[in-house]
Amino acid sequence: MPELPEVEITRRRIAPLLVGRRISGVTTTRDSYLYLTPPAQLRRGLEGRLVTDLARRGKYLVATLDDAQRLLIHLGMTGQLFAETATSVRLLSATARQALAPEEQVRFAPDAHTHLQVAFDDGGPRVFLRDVRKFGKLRLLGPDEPEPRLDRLGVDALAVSGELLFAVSRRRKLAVKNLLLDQSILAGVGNIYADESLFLAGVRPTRRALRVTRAEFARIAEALVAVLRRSIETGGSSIRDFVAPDGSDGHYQDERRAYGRTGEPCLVCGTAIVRILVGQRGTHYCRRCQR
DNA sequence: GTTCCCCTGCGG
DNA sequence: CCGCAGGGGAAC
Repeated sequence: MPELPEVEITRRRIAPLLVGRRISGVTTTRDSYLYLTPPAQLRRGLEGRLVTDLARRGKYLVATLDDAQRLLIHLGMTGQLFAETATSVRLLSATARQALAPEEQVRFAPDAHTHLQVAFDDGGPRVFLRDVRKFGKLRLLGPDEPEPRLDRLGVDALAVSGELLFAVSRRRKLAVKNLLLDQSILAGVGNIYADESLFLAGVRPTRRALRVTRAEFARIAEALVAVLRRSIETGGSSIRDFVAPDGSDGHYQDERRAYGRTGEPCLVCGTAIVRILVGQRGTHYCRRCQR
């Protein structure tokens, strides 16, 4: 679910509820591959620690603790990190949702998908991590313990340049969209913002990377940064699951030009947006505007 | 390079 | 019932 803008919004809004607070208790669910660190070890390592920093690397969040451990968090497709005080129907199961009157607010109760509950010694609001599909990841790193997932990451997508993309794309036969999705090249781009930036740049997602010109990569890089910045400004994309830690929705979905607009008219030329598969991912583009 | 898998829920 | 979903990693 979350790409760079959603992870950045999550970071900004959950940081005040983590940084400077001391963890008094941690509850986990049963072991699964969500836990790169076994839950019991995670609880032992976190309890009693003060959180000193929360940073973003690509789509990862990294919380630093006062004993120099780091907690690595990846939200996968359906991960939600939020405060106990948040109110949003996106935090409820469909059945719980249906039981609600239209404008009713209900307090979230940790459910089977709430894999992490963190309480603090100040007695204030707890922080929850919910992840229905469990594609997310949690790992507690010892001081200076290496983490290949982080070491592999390329340049943050907000800092991309056309020259960089042009340089790494020579001799690469893959579709240009898949180049943008490669986290070892660009950290933070996912399916929505890949489609959106290629639309704005007028480049077809299936074009082989080595056939994309320097000028086109300049446009792609410019579009990508603009789209990511604008999405952060508007609170990210709340299409299915994404909800900010305070319970609010993002609004970038209202500004989408390609992603998920299959059959709808291109906002530039009116041609119906088509959906194809590129590397197993749904891909949306305008066959007239994007060549 | 593709292909398949991890897992759960929703909407057609 | 089937296909689909803001991700990523391992196996052909």
